[in-house]
Amino acid sequence: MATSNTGVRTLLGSHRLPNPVPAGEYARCPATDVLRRVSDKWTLLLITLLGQRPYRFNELHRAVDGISQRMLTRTLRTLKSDGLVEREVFPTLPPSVEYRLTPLGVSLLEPLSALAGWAVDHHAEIEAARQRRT
Amino acid sequence: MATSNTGVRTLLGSHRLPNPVPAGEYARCPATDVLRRVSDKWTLLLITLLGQRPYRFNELHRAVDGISQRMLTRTLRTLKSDGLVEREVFPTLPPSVEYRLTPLGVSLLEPLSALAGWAVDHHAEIEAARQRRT
DNA sequence: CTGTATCCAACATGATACTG
DNA sequence: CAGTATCATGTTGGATACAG
Repeated sequence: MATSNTGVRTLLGSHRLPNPVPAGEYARCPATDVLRRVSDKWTLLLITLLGQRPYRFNELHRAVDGISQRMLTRTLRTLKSDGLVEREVFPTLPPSVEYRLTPLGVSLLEPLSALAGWAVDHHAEIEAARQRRT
Repeated sequence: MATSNTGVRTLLGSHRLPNPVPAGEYARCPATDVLRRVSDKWTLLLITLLGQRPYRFNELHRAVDGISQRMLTRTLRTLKSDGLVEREVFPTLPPSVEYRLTPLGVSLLEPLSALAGWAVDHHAEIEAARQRRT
């Protein structure tokens, strides 16, 4: 019971899938939900940066070459509303805002790094497969 | 040297990020590449199913409620060209085609399951954070 | 400094019809 | 059975200008 069955709703979380996988359930599958959230263009990089230390808005803007102001704001807002990042405003003049990982965000770092590690270890094989066209 | 520095190109694979993160490098970051590939709408589910046993095309179509023929084909083709899935044609009449995970695909299963497990364990917290609006 | 508002192009996905 | 072709739609992300 270390890993108890949390029910069919978890789908990809368990190793026992119903067959067929119900469309309505899959749409709310936690694993898919989290994976899709975390894999938009800038999220992984921002989480990784914030995993090192807190950053201010423009500091992130400078650190992440190529990100638009719009996407930086949008991505941070999403991370905050998901509870992975917290935002603290210092009422200085001009204002400064600091972003940091929440404990939930920190806990995500480990499985995310594991996947990143797999990617690094096996990217050459994937590249090779892609070369083999078709 | 168990985990040697594979260079700045790996970016998210190491825990030492350059600052600023170069735009051109990030675009080819293995971790981001893999994450984005694996997180499209059906890939995670298909990999999980194929992690249990080989499937035939229409068998997958029946197993995955809601997927269109077009997306099933497209997703399997992408998985194949990335070397995660292999496709075997049996020249019967009518033809039958079997899909199975390659060893590379199998090796992906572990870190992917770990992330899925995190999602299951923490999805309630994410949901709660979302309820708190803003 | 830390954003918001608008507009737009590219891409992902779905619906439907057709094929060897 | 195992696809391909075409068209329609929604979503993502970027450029630019403006604001407290």
